[in-house]
Amino acid sequence: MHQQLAFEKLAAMPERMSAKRPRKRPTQERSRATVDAILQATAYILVERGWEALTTNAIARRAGVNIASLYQFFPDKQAIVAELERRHVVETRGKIAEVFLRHKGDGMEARARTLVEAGIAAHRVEPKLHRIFAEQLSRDPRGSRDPFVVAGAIAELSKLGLPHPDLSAWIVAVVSHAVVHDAIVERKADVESGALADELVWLLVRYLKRPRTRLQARGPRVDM
Amino acid sequence: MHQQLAFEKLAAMPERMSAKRPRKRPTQERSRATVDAILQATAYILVERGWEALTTNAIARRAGVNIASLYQFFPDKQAIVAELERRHVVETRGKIAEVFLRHKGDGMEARARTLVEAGIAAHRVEPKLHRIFAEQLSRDPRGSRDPFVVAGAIAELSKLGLPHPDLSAWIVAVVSHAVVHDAIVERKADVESGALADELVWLLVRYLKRPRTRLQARGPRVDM
Amino acid sequence: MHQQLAFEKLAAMPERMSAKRPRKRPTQERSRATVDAILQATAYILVERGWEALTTNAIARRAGVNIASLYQFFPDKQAIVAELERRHVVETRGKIAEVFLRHKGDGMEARARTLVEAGIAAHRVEPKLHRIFAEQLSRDPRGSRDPFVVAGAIAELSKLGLPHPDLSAWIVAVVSHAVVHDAIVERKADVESGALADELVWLLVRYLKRPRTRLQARGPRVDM
Amino acid sequence: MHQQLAFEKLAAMPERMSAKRPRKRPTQERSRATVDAILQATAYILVERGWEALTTNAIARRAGVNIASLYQFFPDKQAIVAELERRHVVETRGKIAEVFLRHKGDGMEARARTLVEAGIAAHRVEPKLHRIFAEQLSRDPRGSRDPFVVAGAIAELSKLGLPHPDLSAWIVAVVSHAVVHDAIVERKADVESGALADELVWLLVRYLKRPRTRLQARGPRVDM
DNA sequence: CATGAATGAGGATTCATTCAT
DNA sequence: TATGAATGAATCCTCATTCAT
Repeated sequence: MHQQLAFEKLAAMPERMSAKRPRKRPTQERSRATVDAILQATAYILVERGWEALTTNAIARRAGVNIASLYQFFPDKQAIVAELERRHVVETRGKIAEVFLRHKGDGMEARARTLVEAGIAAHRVEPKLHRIFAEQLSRDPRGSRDPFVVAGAIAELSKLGLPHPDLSAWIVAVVSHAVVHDAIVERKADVESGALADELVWLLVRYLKRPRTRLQARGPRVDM
Repeated sequence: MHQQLAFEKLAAMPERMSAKRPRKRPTQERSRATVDAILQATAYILVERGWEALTTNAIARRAGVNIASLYQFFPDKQAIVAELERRHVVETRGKIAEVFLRHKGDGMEARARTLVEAGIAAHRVEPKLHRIFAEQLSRDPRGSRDPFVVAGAIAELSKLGLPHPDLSAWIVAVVSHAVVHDAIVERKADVESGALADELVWLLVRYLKRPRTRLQARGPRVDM
Repeated sequence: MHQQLAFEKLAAMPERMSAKRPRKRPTQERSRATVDAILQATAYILVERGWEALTTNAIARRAGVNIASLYQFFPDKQAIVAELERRHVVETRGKIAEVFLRHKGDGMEARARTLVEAGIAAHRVEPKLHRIFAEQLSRDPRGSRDPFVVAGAIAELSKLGLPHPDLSAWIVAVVSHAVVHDAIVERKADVESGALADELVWLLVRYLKRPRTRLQARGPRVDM
Repeated sequence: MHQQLAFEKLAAMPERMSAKRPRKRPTQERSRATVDAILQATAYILVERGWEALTTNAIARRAGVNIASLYQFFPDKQAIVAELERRHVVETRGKIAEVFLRHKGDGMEARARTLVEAGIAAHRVEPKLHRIFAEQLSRDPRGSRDPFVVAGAIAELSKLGLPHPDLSAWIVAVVSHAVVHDAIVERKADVESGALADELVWLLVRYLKRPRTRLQARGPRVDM
């Protein structure tokens, strides 16, 4: 059932967001309100009814704005979505920066925890909207992992001991992102309780910190 | 024999969307050919040109079938996609089953390896199509992790030692799926060389097999 | 006053007719009727209300055809106009051919008369439509003189005696076309009475047949 | 002194739309600059991009004038075009007047040459703009021949000898206009060299000056 | 059954013009 | 007065789906 819906919505998903910029900078108070209304309406429709329902007319109607006004500020539909996303990314990055500023400690665990908590903070901004954009980017998944590329930093720490440092950095990014991304929606309680962060930190640290005695080779025997 | 059980459940798992079954059972040879042509055309368009280009007329044209004939076999567009997906899932499950049938050994590592390799095998079937459907399902991510729910089986083994067994099972599923899913596209070489599987197995085992001496609590001290 | 109207209509005139062909060949009787209805409606609107009023919706409405049907046979508006023009040109050429087939005699006068009468015949086909298309072509005036390029034939006859044979051929074409084209609308009576043809033939012959005794030079003294 | 009369009439011809002119005001300087900018922008767009691109917003943007200001000087789009045309006509007439003032001689050839050269001078003013307006007027072709109606003057001279004096006057106007109009674009070299004028004068004179010995009747035998 | 034709409902976008500060 | 913002009415065109032969 929801699948049908999901399909319907996906069908309307734009192939790629051709990062179009707004057409006109709103200079007056009045028009800034209009632009905001447009973006809010867009977010609302996207979240509540999905891509399928996101028509310029619907946006204008919900924003209480004339359709032509909408086109005075945005060259086309994509530009609206692009701007919404841009603002979302800015907010998200802000949250991440905050966490990093508060960061204390230098051990691998401390870093992992910072990373995980930054990720969670970022995903908390507007989880539903985030999810919508993530879907859209899933064609080029790297895009949606932006906040986690930092992850490489952790991996670097132990490069020496890792058999495939590059691959490991990639795995750290993918894993962190996937877990946080899905948990925000599916594991709210665990996110709030901190259990999720604990587990994820544990996972990362255990993955990266390997017993010195053995190098992993093909078909590794995993011993403790 | 957890895996076996898991596998059987998997095989018996009811197909979603059975409501949107084809309108008509293709009893004749020719009908079956027509249906196949339609589904192939659908897959082709989806893969080569995306959801946006998937119009019923395009499908009919590419399939060399009259648009009205198409509607004789499928009640609507969704049904076509649903059937294509159904077939894809069946094939995928077949691959998974194969791996599980070949499975040897009972240790946690062996099970993890089986799981990972099953996942990789499944993703190899038709990676592009798989990705398309995964996008579609990403709204309810559980859907796309079907092949990995089995993962719980591994976690169950060590339930006793884990502080959040349920959460851990979930994490195993999410992590396995995400890594395999993205690696198929982004890390082809590592997938082929086996390095990816090795790393992922290592990650899972290390995550699950914990030193008995300490229970993880909030803000765990991670020791080796 | 009429100027305003003319302006309005011109504003809607398509920049250039990108000679698009129909999208689909109507194979059944029914659809041929549809296509004809569309073209007739187009001609009607063009003649009665001008370019301004020529919208695809108006065409469909007047043709008693669904707008989508229209687009099943023509890829866009231009294609409709192009097809209408194509048919008009075919008809026109037919008329010209008829006259040439009936043509008798070899002297310059005979040829001039044939030319003039062919032109008149051509312009009689659907004078208003012709005018509409001529306007459209006036950006590249050569286009609208097609039926008269033949005119060169006359000029060739006396090439030897003419100071600027090439220019003269061009003048003959321009003059013949302009006179006939405008007369059809502005001088109906003279066209019907034959006076126009007589005068034009006279003009052409007198222009081309020059007294041998003198060559024209710059600032020619024209004597009789 | 027919030409003189004709010229005087021409010069005195009332300008259309003079009613829409703003009256003198303290702010006149600036207003005039604005109006000029608007008209220049209009001409520019018309010439460079055609009617289709001529939108009020485009005009305002190119003129560096606010769209609302534009509507303070002109009641609507048509008025802008009308004013531009009015100014163009005024300029054109000026050029014609100049030629007529320089005119010497009374023979038919002299008059014909004056006419032709006046026409060429007029068409040289702003050929592209001229063409644009001519297209617009081609619906009622008389409009575009204004500068040549004077031509009747020549025909009048020889009324006695012509079988269809009125028709002949019309033909002279049509022919002169068409040849000059098209030559400006298609025969630049011949226009510059003077060959075109020579040929056209020759054509007109030969057309009008007929051998006394015979009256043209229907189906005239054209002798030299 | 197969096929060409038909269709209603809507979607993105533009334009001439007016409002309100 | 000058300016940014606003607007209603159109326009071209597409799509999923059904009809009629």
